[in-house]
Amino acid sequence: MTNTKEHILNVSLNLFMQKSYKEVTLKEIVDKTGMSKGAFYHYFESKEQLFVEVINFAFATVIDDSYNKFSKESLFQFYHDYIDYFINEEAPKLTVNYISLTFDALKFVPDFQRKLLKSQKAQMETWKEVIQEARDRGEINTPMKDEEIAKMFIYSIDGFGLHRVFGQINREHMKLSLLTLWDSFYEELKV
Amino acid sequence: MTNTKEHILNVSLNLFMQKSYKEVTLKEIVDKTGMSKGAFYHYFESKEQLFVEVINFAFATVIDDSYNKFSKESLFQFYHDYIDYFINEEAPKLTVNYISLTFDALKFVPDFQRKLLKSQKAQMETWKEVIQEARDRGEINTPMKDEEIAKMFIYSIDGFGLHRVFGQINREHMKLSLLTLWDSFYEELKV
DNA sequence: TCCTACAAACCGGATAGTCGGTATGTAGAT
DNA sequence: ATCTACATACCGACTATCCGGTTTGTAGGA
Repeated sequence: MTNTKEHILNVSLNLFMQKSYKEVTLKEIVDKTGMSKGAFYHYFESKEQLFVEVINFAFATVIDDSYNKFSKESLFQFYHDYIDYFINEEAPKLTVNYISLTFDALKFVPDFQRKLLKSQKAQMETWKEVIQEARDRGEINTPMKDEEIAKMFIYSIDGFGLHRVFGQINREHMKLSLLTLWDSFYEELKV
Repeated sequence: MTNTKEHILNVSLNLFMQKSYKEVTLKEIVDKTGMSKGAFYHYFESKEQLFVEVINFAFATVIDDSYNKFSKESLFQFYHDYIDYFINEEAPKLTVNYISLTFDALKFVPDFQRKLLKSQKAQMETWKEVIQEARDRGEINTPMKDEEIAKMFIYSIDGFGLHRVFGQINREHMKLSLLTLWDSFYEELKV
C-alpha cells in the first residue's frame, strides 16, 4: 500500500473517531492530510468507500480473538488477564466517539454486523470453555449454568464500559472497581 | 406553550430518533410539520437550540425514577418488575439511533451528562435498598456486598441492552433470555 | 512518450439561516 | 361601535456558504 493512502486512512480514522461520518468533511480530511482533493480521489472513489476502508483498517485487530491469548489455566487467571487487557487496550477506546464510530460502521459497512456478532459468539465460546474447565477442575461450584455465568461476565463488562463512557473515571479506579466486582462474583461462584 | 411549538418539538423528536442531529435537515422538519421556515424561526432561534429543547422535552420524563414504582416487597419481585418495564418501555427505544441520540445530547445539551449521572446514582441506590432489605429478610444469603450485587444487575442489563442493539432479537426471546439469566443469578444469591 | 501521483479550478446541489411582507388578533382611545 | 397602533403568527423567496464529487492540468520518473 502507498504511504500516502495509509496516511489518509490514519488521519481519517482520527477524524471519524472525533465526529460522526456526516460531520467529517472532505475538506477536513484534505486539509489535515495536507493533500488535495485530486490526491484523495486518486486513492478513494468516494467518502463512503474511504469510511468502509477506515473501518476495516481500524477493526481488523479489534474484532479478532485477542482474548484467546489469555491464560486458560483457571477462570481466576482468565478474568484477571481479561481485565488487564480491557483496561489497557479496550477501555481507552471506549468513548462516546468510538461507540458512535461503531454505530456508523453498522450503518455503512456491509458485513460489519455479521463480523461483530461472530466475534461476540467466539467470545462467548471462550468464556464457556474456561468456565466449564473451571467447574470440572472443582475451581467453582455453583448451580448457575456455564452460559449464564459467561453472560454475567460478558454483559457486566459491556455495561461497565457503557457506564464508564458517561462519567469520566480514571484508569486506576476503573481497574480496581472492575476487579472488586468480578472478584466478589467469583467468590460467590466458589461457594 | 403554543400548540405549534409543541407540534414542531414532537415532529423533530421523531426525526432525531431516526437520524443523527446532522442528518436531520431543516427542510425535513419544515416539510413534516407542514410549516414554513419563517414559522420555524419564529419559535426557535436555531437548529441547535431546537435540539436542546427537544432533548429536554424528551428526557424530562425518561430520566426520572420510574423504577421507584417497582414492587419492593422482595428482590425477586423487584427484578421481575424491572424486566417487564425494561422489555415494554426501555427496550423498544434501545436502538442504534436512540443511543446515538443520547450521544448527540451529551455533545450539545449542557447539563445532560450531570442529569444522566444523577439518574444512574438514583438507580443504584434503589437497587441497594432492595437488596439490603432482601438480605435482612433472609431472602438472599451471599458473601457478595450489596453494592456488588447491584452492580451485577445494573451492568448486566446495560450490557444486555447493548448486545441487543447489534443482533436483532425479538421481544419474547429477549424477555426469556433476561429472565433466565437473572433467575439463575438470583438462585445463586439464595445459596 | 507515457504513466503515476498529485494539484487546482470548478460544478451542481444542499444547507442553515435571513428578510420583506402579510394576515389575523387585540387593547385602548374616541 | 369603530378606528388606530401595535403584536403575534406565519409565509416563501433569497443568500452565502459548504458539500461531495469531477475535470483538467502538470511535474517528474520509467
